[in-house]
Amino acid sequence: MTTDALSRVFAALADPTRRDMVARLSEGDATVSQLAEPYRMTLQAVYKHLRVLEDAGLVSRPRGPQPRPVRLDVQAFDLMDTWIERHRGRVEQRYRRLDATLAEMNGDEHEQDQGDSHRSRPEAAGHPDDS
Amino acid sequence: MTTDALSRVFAALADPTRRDMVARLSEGDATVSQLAEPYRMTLQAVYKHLRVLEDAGLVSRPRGPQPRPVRLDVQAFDLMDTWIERHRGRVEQRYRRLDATLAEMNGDEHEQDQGDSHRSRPEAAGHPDDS
DNA sequence: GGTCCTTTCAACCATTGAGTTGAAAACTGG
DNA sequence: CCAGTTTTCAACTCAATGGTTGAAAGGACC
Repeated sequence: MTTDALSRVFAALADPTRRDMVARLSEGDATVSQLAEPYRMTLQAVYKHLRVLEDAGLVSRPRGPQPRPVRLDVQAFDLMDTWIERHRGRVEQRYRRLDATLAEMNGDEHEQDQGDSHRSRPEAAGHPDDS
Repeated sequence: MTTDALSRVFAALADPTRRDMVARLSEGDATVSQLAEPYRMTLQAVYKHLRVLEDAGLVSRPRGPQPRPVRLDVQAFDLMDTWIERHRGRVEQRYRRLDATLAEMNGDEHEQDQGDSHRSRPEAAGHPDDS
């Protein structure tokens, strides 16, 4: 279909089997039969899953000698990451503004933020500001 | 049905309409009719989408006076983030090791052999379980 | 109470997705 | 060339999903 890249990546990872494959591939390349071995499904089904991951750009299989290796393609993760961080960043920014407003309305001056409610996650870095 | 939380989150974001809703909610809370306004679909369809986002934990709608607001729930993002970062991290670690190995071999005149890829994988025979 | 808006429930349709079986290509290695 | 594995193509089943229509509850407010 005319599904965009981001949708394909998210959809690909929405399946536990596919996520497990990615998890195992993150430990090292593998052949398809090695990959398929733990699962109780047909080899063709595994190939189908692989096709989905490949179409999502999460995995590539370099042409070459017959047992073609399956390799995790890490840059597809960046697509998700930038999307996620962009919106998470916006929300947290709103939270911070809200907290500031509340603190201000509180009348008291420099009150330490006692709420763990809107804690931002560990590392935030700068926000790549894009549309 | 018995779909795990991570699958629900990824699946929820695999739909462009739902992603757009999240994007808009990251700018601020909204009522359902406000949310629905840009789309050419039924109000009921929007409620369905909202239900999916809610089941995924991406959105919550505090009980209260009738036009219940829709609020983005940021902690569901952490689920994805930790998953993504874990595996991305592993891959990049492998890359670094490979680079180190190549650099080391570069000093010698030995033939290059890049076949260290797949170590034995102690299987967990059976059902796909997330690591 | 009655009226209007918001929210949900139910049935239905069309399309996709995961998985299967079966068979055909392709590429090895004797 | 032959045997065996790897890869892919095709058709089918079955469940899930996005969307619809229609109707029923749930507040809110005069």
